[in-house]
Amino acid sequence: MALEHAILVSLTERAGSGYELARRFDRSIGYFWPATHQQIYRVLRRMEEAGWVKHTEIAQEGRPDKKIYRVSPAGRTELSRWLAEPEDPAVLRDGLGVKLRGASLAPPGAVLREVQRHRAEHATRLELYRGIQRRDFPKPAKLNGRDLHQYLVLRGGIRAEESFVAWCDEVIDALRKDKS
Amino acid sequence: MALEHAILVSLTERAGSGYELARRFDRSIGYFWPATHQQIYRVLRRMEEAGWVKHTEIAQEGRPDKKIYRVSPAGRTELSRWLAEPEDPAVLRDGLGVKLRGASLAPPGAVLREVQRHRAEHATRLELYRGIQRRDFPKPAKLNGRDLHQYLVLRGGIRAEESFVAWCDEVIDALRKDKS
DNA sequence: AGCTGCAGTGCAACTCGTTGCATAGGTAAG
DNA sequence: CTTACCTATGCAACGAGTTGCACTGCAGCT
Repeated sequence: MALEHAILVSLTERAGSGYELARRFDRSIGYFWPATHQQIYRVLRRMEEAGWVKHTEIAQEGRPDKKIYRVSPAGRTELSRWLAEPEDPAVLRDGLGVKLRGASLAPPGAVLREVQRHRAEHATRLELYRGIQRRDFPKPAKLNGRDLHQYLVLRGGIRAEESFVAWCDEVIDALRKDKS
Repeated sequence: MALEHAILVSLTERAGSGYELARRFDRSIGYFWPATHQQIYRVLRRMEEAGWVKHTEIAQEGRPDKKIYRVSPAGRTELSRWLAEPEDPAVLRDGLGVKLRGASLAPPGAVLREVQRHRAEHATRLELYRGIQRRDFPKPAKLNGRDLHQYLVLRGGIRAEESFVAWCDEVIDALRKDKS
């Protein structure tokens, strides 16, 4: 599994609390590896038992104390080990494919409407990613190191959403023409 | 969740045993919704309790008896209900993105090699899908109804793999040029 | 004065999915 | 002759992920 490792990557970039990590997962990393605060808290505790991270408690005025987690040397070793280790490619798992396959068993037009809905949501997400690209990476040719890697991950998200939207369009077009 | 519904779709197309379903999931449907025999057996039992499927036991010579499952009227109702119900779009969850983001923390070249490996695997899968397309759907313009739907699902798989391969190429190219 | 939202951590219960193993006889290859 | 794989179903244990809830206190809106 990789939530541990996603957390290690994020904490190596910058130390932070479970809550902050959850925010980061809502924004950047979570676009490619979603996680809730529940999961993150639980995994952080497990990681601390394994010695991969250490926390320091920070008292705050007017709001709850927080625990800032930092990656330990053992955590860095583990991350490096995992990064070099081969992993099975992700499999695609999309309920929309299942619905499409069963479309003739549904009320007329129901699956078409669902595909249109998905198209809209993916188009919105695509616009979000493109906005990030324009704002954060206006000159991609000049990037290197860590910035380049972040840019390339974003490119993956953009490509995936583009391809999804194009597929939805193909499906919508074909379903509309189908008179059977 | 959708494994129940994926099974309903598959069993509506043709009745079959848990084992046969597992084979089908290894082949067609499972390209878009993977499942192991364990999961399938467990879910089939749950579905039978819910009254969505019924089985008849078939004795066989020289091999174990099998249970052929058929979709009941209640199952058809449930399937139709689910098909018309809106569902959240699938989120992308790919460990390779996490590795790429952490590439500068890995041994030099490790992540590049991993991307190349993934590229090869996705290219293989893409060729598999294209082979199915050539064999089973040589004249896509003439398709309608259930065949059309199956074709469109396959198109989704092809598009996803194409886009993945193209992304890997972009990443490989950029990582090679990066001297930092 | 009351509601919503944010920051911060956490428990409990649940579903979903994976892995390893067991049983049993058949067939095919070395 | 033995190893390995195919058909066929299943248990047990675990890990991953989701959902609902609880507590605290501040800030801002209505």
